[in-house]
Parts: sequence; structure tokens; C-alpha cells
Amino acid sequence: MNLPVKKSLSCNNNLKPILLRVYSLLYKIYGPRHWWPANSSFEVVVGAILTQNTNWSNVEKAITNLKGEKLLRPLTLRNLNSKRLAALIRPSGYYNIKAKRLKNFLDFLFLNYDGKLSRMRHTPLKTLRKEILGINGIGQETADSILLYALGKPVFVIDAYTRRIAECLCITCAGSKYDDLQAVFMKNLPCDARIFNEYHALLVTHSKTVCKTRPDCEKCILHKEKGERR
DNA sequence: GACCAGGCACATC
DNA sequence: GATGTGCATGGT
Repeated sequence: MNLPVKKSLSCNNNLKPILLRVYSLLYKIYGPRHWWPANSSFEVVVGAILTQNTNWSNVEKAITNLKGEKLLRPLTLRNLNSKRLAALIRPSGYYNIKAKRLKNFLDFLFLNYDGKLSRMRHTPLKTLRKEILGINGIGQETADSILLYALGKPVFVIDAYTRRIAECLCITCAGSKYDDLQAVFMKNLPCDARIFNEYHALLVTHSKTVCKTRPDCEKCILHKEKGERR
């Protein structure tokens, strides 16, 4: 008996041209995104943890609270009482668990890198990614966001937005693994943190502005790209 | 009031 | 390995 097989372009096509065209199309529409929206690498890390399964506007409220109390520094935050931290990040949701996750990251940072994010940059990507993934509460997306946006490492971030567009373009099939989708982007694009940064930011912008207000994929500017592949 | 939004860990099968 | 569940707020 033959079982139905979900087909995606990634199985049998060279995706380099389509990925590059999509990039150039989105860049032409939206221009440089200047991501991540933060004033420091440490703010990126905090934002990456707080945005887990949460609307970014809620994260901004939490970060504003921390900034208002002048707490957005590794040592200050590490010394802060967990209950107080949880209360300040309350608007971002899951505040108890996220307070714990922030503390876990800070423990890691002080234990291994003297509390300095800049020292992490000297560690090779593969090793660093493994280390960060070892922190309880940091999964693949959060780790990669930190690596790319806080540390400038060339790694492609896969999130709900990336996945949504990739599925729309038939670059991947629904339910595909994080590593597999990440490999599609990383194998078909130049290994350059600036490109991975801009590309991911453009996908998020496009997904937020177009896909949300107009979920009809047929009318999306990227739909033509999919059509040309078939 | 229901649903959604840039996850993750843990328990269970 | 795959699936289900708890964690929680604020906007629409």
C-alpha cells in the first residue's frame, strides 16, 4: 500500500535561485531592517528569552520596565531577586519560568565567560551553540537568535514566521524539523551573518505585514516565485 | 470570551 | 521518537 507523501520543493530542487530572488524582492520592498530591535547585545539576549511564545509588544513592555529600573545589565540582573525580576517581566507572560530562564543564562554567562557577552564571540560557533543549548530554557530558536543577533555568528534563525513563509513557498512541508529547515537556508545562501540577519528580519516583517492582514497566499508577492518553480 | 502571539521542558506512551 | 500539557500576559 502506498502512503501519501507530502512533497516539498526542498526534496528535489535547487533552492538557491528562489531563495535569492525572495531575498532581493523583500529587500526591495522593505529595505534594511536594522535588526534586532535592541540597544545592546545583552538586550537582544533578554528579548530573545522573553519573546518565547509571546507577542513582541508584550516583550517591549517588560524590557521598558527593566530599563526604567536601570536593570538591563548582566551583573545587576544577576543580583536581582527572582521574584522582583518576575514581577518586572510580567507583561511578557510566563513570567516565573522566564525569570528562571534569564537567571539560568546569567549563571552560564558568569560561570563561563566572566559575565561578558563579548568573550563568547571568541568561541567557535559549533561549540558555542552546544553550550547555549545546554542551558535549561534555551531551545534552538532562542539559541540561534542569541548567536546571530547578539553575537554576530552566521546561523539562520528558524521561527514561526520563517516556517510560515517556507511552507507557503513549498520550501518545506508542515511539521518539518528545525534542523532540516535551517539547513535549507544555510546550504543555499552565502554563509554570512549579515545576510542571515537581514533575510530573517525581512521574512518576519513580510509575514507580520502581509501574511497576517492578508492570509490569502495567492495574492502575496512571493506566490509568483512559487509558481515559477512548478 | 475565544483566539493568537517570534518556545521550551517534562511526562507519558 | 512522537505527542500532550503547563507555563500567562495583552491585543483583537
